[in-house]
Parts: sequence; C-alpha cells; structure tokens
Amino acid sequence: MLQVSAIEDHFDEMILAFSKRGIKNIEEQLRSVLQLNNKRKSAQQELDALLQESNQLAKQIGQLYKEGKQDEANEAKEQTISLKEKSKELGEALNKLEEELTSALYNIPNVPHPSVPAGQTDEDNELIMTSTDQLPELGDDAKPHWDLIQDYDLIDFELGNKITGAGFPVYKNQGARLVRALINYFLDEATNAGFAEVRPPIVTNEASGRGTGQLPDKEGQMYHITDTDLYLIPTAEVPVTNLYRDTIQAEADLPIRNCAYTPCFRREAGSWGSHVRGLNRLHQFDKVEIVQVVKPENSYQVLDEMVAHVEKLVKSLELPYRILRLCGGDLGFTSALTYDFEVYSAAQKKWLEVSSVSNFEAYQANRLKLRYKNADGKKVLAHTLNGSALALPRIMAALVENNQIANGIKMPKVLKDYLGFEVISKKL
RNA sequence: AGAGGAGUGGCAGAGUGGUCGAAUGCACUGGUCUUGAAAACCAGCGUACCGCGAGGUACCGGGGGUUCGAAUCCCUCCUCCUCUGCCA
Repeated sequence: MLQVSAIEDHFDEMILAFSKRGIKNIEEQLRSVLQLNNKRKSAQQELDALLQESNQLAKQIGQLYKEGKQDEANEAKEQTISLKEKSKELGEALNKLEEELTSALYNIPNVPHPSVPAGQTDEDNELIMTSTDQLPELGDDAKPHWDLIQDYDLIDFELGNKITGAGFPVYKNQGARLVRALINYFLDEATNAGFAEVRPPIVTNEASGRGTGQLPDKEGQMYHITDTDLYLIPTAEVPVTNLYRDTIQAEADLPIRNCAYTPCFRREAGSWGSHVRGLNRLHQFDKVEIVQVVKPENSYQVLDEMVAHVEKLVKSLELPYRILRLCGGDLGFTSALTYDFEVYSAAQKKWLEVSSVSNFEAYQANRLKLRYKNADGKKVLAHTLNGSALALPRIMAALVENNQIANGIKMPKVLKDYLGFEVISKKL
C-alpha cells in the first residue's frame, strides 16, 4: 500500500500517473485517504488527552489509598467513570477510522512509473524488443504441442483429470525429465548469477498473502484451505518476499537476492475458455522465481539486471522472444513497472507469456513492514522486486512446437547435460 | 492429537496489582585514561503514533476481559519446550 506521506507530498503527480491505469475516482480516493488520516490524527490526540487524564487520576487514587484516605480515593474514582466511557467510545471510533484508512489504502494500486505507457489492454503494451524479424515458419503438417505431447507420451491430461481435475497435468517419461531439467537449469543459472536458493513452504497464511498483496484483492485467484485457513501459493513471490516481513535489514545486507523453485497454484476463475488448450493455462505449474530486496535508489537498475538475466535464459533456449513494457491498464495492482517476456510458439502461431519482471518500489515493503537502516540510522522502506526465471509450461510448449522434426523433437544444447538426451523420440 | 510447562528490550534474565517502559549482566555507541590496544571508569542505548516544542499516548507473543489502576488476574488464539500417541 502507498504511504500516506507520499500521497500528501505528491498528490498532483499521483493523479496524473494514475490516469495511465484508467481508474476512475482516483482523486476522490486519494482525498478521502487524506481526510481519514486527518480524522485519525485528531481522534488520536483527543484519546491521548483523555488517557493522560485517567492515568493521572489512577496514580492519585493509588497514592490516596496508600495514605489511607479512602473517602478521597472513592471520590476520585467517581470521576474516572465518565472518562472511561468517553475513552472507550473514542477508542472504538479510532479503531474504525484506522480500519477505514487501511482499507482505503488497500484499494489504491501502486503508482505507475513515468515510463509506463497509458492504455487499457494488452494491445497497448509497449514492444521493447523482438529477438528476430523472421518468425519461424513450420510446415503445414506441424502440430500444436497438445498433439505432440500425446505422440511422444510426454504429458497425460486425462490422468490428471482423473486424479485431480482439469488443469493438473501428469508429466511422463521424457516430459517429466524435461520439467526436472528445466528446473535444475534455471536454478543453476540463478545461483550462478548470485541469487541464493531457498525452498519455502508452498502454503502460506493470510498475513503473508496480505504482505505481498494477493489478499484481500485477489482472494479468488488462490486456493484456500479453509479448515486451517491457509492458501496455496500462486507464485514463490509470496513465501520468499514474506521471509523479510517485519524486519529491519542492515544496509550492508542489501541487496537481498533469492531464487526459489516452487509449484504454483492458480484457480484462474473465470479465465478459462476454448483458447486455452494444452499447457497454455494450468491450475498447477512449475516456476523458478527470483526476488530482490534493495535500496530505493538502486531498484530500477536492479530491475534492468533482472530483465537481463531472464533474457539470457530465454535466449539460451533458442526461442524467439520479445519484451514488452506493460501499459497502465495491464500493470499488476502492486507493481510500478513490469516487463513481460513472451516466446513465440510456432505451431499455435502465438506469443506466450513466460515471465513477468516487476519493481514494486515500496508498495509491498509498506505492507510488509520491510525496512532497512540507512547510513544516518534512519529506518527506510526497502524496495522489492521479483521476476519469473522462468515459468515452465509455456516454455515447454514453445520448445516442443518449434523444434519438431520428422521423428522427434530436438532439445536446445544448454539442456543436453540436464536431460541426458538431445532429441525427444517415440518410445519403441 | 492428548497432558503439563513457557513466551519480557539485540541476547541472557529479574519482575505476580500502583512509585514498571520495565532491575541486572552481556552486546552496542560516545567519552576519560593509554604511544596504540585491552582493562577500568563515566555517559548513552527499544519501537510506533501525535505535537514546532516541552511533552503525551500505546506497546512485556496476538486479540478480548476484570480493575480507579495490569508485564502481573481471567478468557481465547498463536508459537516453542517436555512427556504420551501417531506418522513420512
């Protein structure tokens, strides 16, 4: 969530920046935050004064009892009755104001970075670069990945349907091996680039969901285990970033750089349709995530470095790719700037999103109470960033489609040692 | 899962109804002494909110309650430890 002080200091710039997201009533919302905050302050002051009075009275009463002045003590007690009532009322009012303020702040998304293009849909995203002007053309007999994975017995959706339901594929044979190879390759690359590997829990509590911003806004996107009130993670961002919730980091410990492999679970309520076949959209998928906690002045340079890391990965897999800067309308709620990576899936003739790299600035840090002590000894909110490096299923889809040959599927060279084979072939 | 015990400042650890935001030790910061260092000594040393400031308020795992007054009593939740049970 945004800091009230930031809203106070940059009111007009914010309204201008928010226009890129195309949200209505933003000025109203910001004004009401400031109003609520002022009300909160004066209620606080009033309450503090009342409490001061009753604290003093209580001390006097104690003193009077000690001196054996029962009557005077009892007299003083009478006075506290009305004070108590008043402060109880005020306390409740203050709590309500604080709740309203927090919920108002929770409803306001992050402020888009100046470079974010205005726009409503993914059509308005800004193309930063494309790896090739010549998209691969396959012959007419080229098959989409959902056919290929059957031909080569790589993934069984029917089995997944049986044991769980739609969107939970069962990887088999060289398909399962490919998943494992990609996870190991991505983790190795991240580790080599200086990201310390962690293995977090893949179910988290509500506080963690709130910390990174999945809750309360996107409740419907996560699987909720109601009997223990826990959530299956939609991305490793949740547990990994929350590792640092409620902490004050030493300046010397920044940047914090982590990578993690986790399965990810998404309900994808309402986003299903005939256009999502095969691996294009799943309820459970595998992903390696990179996360950083940095000093504010470094966060955009770090964002570029993370983009470069992801680009290196995609390039090494020999897939055609492009990088987009998301427009205001497509930008995630908590993000200030996001770059998406898409790879070209040649049989579907479609670009598929395989990575999203974002700078959240202090938006998550404010919810997380994630701060560091700067050189002056002041506690400052850190900036958080994360990126997929990478999400597996669509990478697999593109690899399988783009590299199909007469009697097999060629695998990129970088995976050879991880796979133990160079070509996916039919079982004899 | 059942029974019992415990959660206090960076750490250790006092404190069981008022003078406790909290003893003491360690750590840390500044100073004195010293050629330098150590030791010793002196001083400082939690967080958040409000206030120009003086200062005020809140916080002893979280939430609620009793009381004029709660770290201290009660309820509830969470976490940890011990024993019993179960189980990769």
